[in-house]
Amino acid sequence: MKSTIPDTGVPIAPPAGNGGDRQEASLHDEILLRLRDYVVEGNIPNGARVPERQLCEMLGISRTPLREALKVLAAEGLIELLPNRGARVRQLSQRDLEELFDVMAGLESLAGRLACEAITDEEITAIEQLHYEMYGHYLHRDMHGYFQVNQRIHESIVAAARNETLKTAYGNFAGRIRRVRYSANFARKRQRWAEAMREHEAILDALRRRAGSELSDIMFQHLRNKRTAAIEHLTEPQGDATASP
Amino acid sequence: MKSTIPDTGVPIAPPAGNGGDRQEASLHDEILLRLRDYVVEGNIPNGARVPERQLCEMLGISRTPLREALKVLAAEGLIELLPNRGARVRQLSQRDLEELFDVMAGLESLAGRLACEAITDEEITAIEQLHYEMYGHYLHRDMHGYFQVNQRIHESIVAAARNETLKTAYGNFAGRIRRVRYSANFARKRQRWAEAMREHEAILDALRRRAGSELSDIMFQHLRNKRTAAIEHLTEPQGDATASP
DNA sequence: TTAGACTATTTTGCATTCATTTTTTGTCAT
DNA sequence: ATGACAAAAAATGAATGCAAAATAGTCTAA
Repeated sequence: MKSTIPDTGVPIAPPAGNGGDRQEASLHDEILLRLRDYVVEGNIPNGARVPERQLCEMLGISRTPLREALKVLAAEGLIELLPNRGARVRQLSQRDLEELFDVMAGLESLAGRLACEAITDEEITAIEQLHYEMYGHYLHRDMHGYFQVNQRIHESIVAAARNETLKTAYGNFAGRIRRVRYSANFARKRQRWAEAMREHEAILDALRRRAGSELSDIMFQHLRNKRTAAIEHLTEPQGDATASP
Repeated sequence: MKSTIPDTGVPIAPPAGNGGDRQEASLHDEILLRLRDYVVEGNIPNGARVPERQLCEMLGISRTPLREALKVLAAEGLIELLPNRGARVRQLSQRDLEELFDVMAGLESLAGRLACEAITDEEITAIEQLHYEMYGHYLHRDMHGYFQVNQRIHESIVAAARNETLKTAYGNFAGRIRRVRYSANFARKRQRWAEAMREHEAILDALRRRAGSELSDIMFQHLRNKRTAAIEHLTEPQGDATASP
């Protein structure tokens, strides 16, 4: 349909040294960040209404900038805006989660591939450090510490990909998933946990060899397995207390 | 009541690429769609200011809903909002383009992998049809037709991935790139063109065999090569009629 | 003539206001 | 007591108003 785009004749060559203007610190962005964190951190129950008035008071602003922020959050997929019925925290169906995990898998897969092109020995060493640290948590059954370091490892790989666009998108999708507490009974699934450790070793190995294509595969599978474990947890969530509002 | 929007001549796009699954028809969403298309179609020169007032008149609305839409477009990366200095169509540096292409490569790579898990024989047949159609365009040196069909092939693969989240993200990034005219002298690079055809054959082959991991690799490489060709074009734009049609 | 400074106009950011729509509340009849 | 209906209250979507900032424009001085 829109393939017939009238050519405007605007020259394509970029004005070379466009050393991007870095302005920031607008009040509106401040609101956006705070609100996004507020939602991602899970301060609002799943599917609950997000009353504008209340948030306005909480943030000490009028409705206009708040509503702008809400539109953005809706575009990001964190909340949904029902016409005339206000904003609700987006309720993720199981299918939504599966899709999100798969997209994350794709992004991490890409990150691994790109990382192999540009990662330095020092960065690999740093990741190895994290890996051993994580192994320690694993041995001590310290799930919280484990997940924390695990996340840092994945973020390090994304960072090594040298792609800000990817990094941003990754952060966005990660935020969407973060609302969901799925790590809870990971501790009980010792088998999956051990498997994850082995996968991480394979990741490190491929990273050391800069085997991009291979790492890409491994990362995808790793995330796929994570997805399976997470969904399993959700479908049989018998008794444990991480569903913290 | 300002509910009647004067038609400005800007075509209201159908629920385009947006992974539409929700009920909407809010006036604001309408504005968002129109404005997004307006920008993606390249109606505003690169880096040019986008005066609110003017757009308001063009769309026949007040500034409030327009500004909301602008915030969203900024979040999508199509425009940038300079504090107190209004909105500009985002100027993509060469690095930005490289990053975007790589992210697209990652998404298509993922799409290929997922497609292999779920694609039906009928869908493959349809893609084969498109492939032959595209081959015809190739033989006739019909670049426009070629690109059109090429895009439909890629979209078909994304659709076959059965992942609305991926589809939406894909559409988003595709929109960002679409502003850039890079296809122009592709016709002259006969070598690259032929190469692209071969890659597409490899894609089809892997798809038929449902070789997900393999297809993932091929798709990434295919997009990587596309990126190289595109960037090459941008860096050496020595006089050719990119603005001809 | 040009550079600089000062003023006027425009533009932006946010608050406030207004008209609907939705939701709640209150009353009444069955 | 329960359900239905109506009115009140609240919330939402959009327009307008206003102060601050930026841009354009003009005038002066070197």
